Amino acid sequence: MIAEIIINSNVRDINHIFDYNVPTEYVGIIAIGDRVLVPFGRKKTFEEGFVVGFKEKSDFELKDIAKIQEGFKLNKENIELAKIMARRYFCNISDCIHLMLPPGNATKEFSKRVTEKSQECVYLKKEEDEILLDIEEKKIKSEKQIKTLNFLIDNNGSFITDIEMFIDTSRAIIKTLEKNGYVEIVEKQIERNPLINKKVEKTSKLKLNEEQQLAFETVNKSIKENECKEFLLYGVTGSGKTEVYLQLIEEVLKNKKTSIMLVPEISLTPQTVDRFVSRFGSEEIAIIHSKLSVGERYDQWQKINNGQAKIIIGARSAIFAPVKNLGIIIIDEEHDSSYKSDSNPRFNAKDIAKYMAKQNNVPLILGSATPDTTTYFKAKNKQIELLELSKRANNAQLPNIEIVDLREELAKGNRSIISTKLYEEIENNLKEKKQTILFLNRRGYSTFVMCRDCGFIAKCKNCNITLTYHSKENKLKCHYCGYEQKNIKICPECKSKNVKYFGTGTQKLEEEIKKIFPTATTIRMDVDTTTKKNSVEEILNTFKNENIDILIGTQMVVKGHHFPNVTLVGVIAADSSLYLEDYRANERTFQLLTQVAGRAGREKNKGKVIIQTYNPDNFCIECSKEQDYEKFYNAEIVLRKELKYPPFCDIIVIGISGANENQIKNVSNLIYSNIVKLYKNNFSIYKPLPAPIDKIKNKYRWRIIMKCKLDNNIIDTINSSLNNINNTKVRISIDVNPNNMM
DNA sequence: AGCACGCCGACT
DNA sequence: GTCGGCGTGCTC
Repeated sequence: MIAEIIINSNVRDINHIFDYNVPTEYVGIIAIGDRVLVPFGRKKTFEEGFVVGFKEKSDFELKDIAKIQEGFKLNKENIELAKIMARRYFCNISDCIHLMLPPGNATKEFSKRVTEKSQECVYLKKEEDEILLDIEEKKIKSEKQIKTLNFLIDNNGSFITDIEMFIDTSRAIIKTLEKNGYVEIVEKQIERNPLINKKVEKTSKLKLNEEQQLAFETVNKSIKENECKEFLLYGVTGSGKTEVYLQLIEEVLKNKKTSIMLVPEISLTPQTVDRFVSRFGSEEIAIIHSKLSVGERYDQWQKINNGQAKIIIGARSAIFAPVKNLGIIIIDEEHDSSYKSDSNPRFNAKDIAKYMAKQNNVPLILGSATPDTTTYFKAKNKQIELLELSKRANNAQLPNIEIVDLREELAKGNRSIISTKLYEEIENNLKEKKQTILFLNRRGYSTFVMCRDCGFIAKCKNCNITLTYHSKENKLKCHYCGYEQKNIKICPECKSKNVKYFGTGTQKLEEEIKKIFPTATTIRMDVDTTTKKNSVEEILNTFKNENIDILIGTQMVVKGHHFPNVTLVGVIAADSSLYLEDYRANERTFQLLTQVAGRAGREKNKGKVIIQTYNPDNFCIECSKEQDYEKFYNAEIVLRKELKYPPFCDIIVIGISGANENQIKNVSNLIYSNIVKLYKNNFSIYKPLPAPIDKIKNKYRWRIIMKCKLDNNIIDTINSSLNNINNTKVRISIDVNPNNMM
């Protein structure tokens, strides 16, 4: 018996199936999805792999499988999906498999190696640090190792075969350390329930309005009939989409089935979770998102795997949770870009959800107030059933939206970033003790630093990017690679002292606001203030509970939270997302502005929104003023058709990067000519060119852009165009309809 | 990624 | 002679 094995490695050359002999003792036991250890090449240690198939004959001289690993096992369906994903997203099968494994096992920094010599030795390996835990002697060698161990304990994960074994091992080590007087370690209380602090009142069903009821019944019919059907729940802000989800989930629960609800990473806030916990209790809910520690994530994963959790709320990777008896998949805010991964595997959770819905014969609901243009196009063409919620629940009113033309402000001589109109409104709000949110999609202090005399612009050493000035640390930072340097006062080129800051980030905005309104209290929320766990929650709570006057922030402030006392939202520069070299720029701007507007006056107080822009005539800004999605869509879809953008075409970006620009250029040209040679059908491909940001972290970046429908033919063409590329110093990444075109 | 092989220059 | 530097190529 011969097993087909995928070696657990992210090297392109070995990303294919290897045949191994199954030793007689494993015949009849071994199954697809098993994790195995196999001898590989000349390596002294075993390599980990996954069984993906069986066969009777092989052209190679085969080695034996060394061991079948205990613990969690994947199934045939997992392997099948991983294979499909690897082909479709141009990545390794093993990377796809990792998405489905228990947390901790999937982290690459850590790996477990059982050496041939001694099964007693376990290596906990973290980059260069290696702790050799000799189970016999229970000895730890150095301070550095103790530090590493503490790190491991902090993360409560990443280990051996399962978490129990890790905890047992850690405890044993801790005891030994204490006994030998190495260090004093206070054993940490392992309390890892992210829902532990939820003390929420039980709520019951709300009465649905006519539209909600219709939507509910339509989907419920599919639930009852085990029908795979895709729905778009298109409902304006505040129309009660969540209540429809809740009641559908309740129906699924009645059938003893499990629901998956995906939400954008950033809106997976306590407020969202509360709503579900208060309806269903925390017992049956599992949550998955990136801010959980490995240990917490493991527990949530376990809760799903053992069938206790019947409702899974999570960010995009939650679609791979080990759900046993799937009943429905809901994707809330389906237009959100976080459903698409922009690192390998570059999957789109919406595609995966669709696949899973089909496999399990369950309905898939996509919900949004501003649907993705592609989704709405499909709904219009009856590929997706459209369910519409046009009425705002509890009669909340649309906010008043006003556009301020910044060109006129300049002409009037106002050089400040706050227009007269916005100034008046903020002042008024302060008087009335109402709260304000100011939105600016750019962090840091200023966007670039330039010498007024010679035109020198401070750039990152490693990337072709201007450095951003951060006033708090008085440093210039690169937002791409994290490079930092001291602020410059004197131009390094011409020694002039006339070095000035240009552009405005959230830090500068906060400073300006404090200058203009000295008595106002402010709080800032952006990547720089929210690195710590729970910090988003803390900032939002402070803003709400301490009645801070003004919240200043980036993207983060616009998603899903509501504050009853916020009546004014100011958009400092609506244009910032408009001129990105991106086919989705219009869509993004419209969605962002609509969402921002949704933050103002969700309750009885009628809200006001001030949008500052240099392009008041731009159609997406106009449409957002009128809050008219339909109008926006109708204009946008015409553009998309003309310019051959999704949904009419797919944009395939083949990125080639590496330290040697000549090599990059050669490889790019080779791939390009391969594709042109291989592919016969009509399609557009552009010659290799440097990317808009042509250097990041000292790696040069080139790319080939193709516009065509991503069908089997083109997938095969691209995959085989890489066959004769064996320069290991050149990295190739392929992204279809990427979030970021830079 | 490892790891060995092999070709060439430098050194006892 | 033979040690070692690194470019090349394979791993069932």
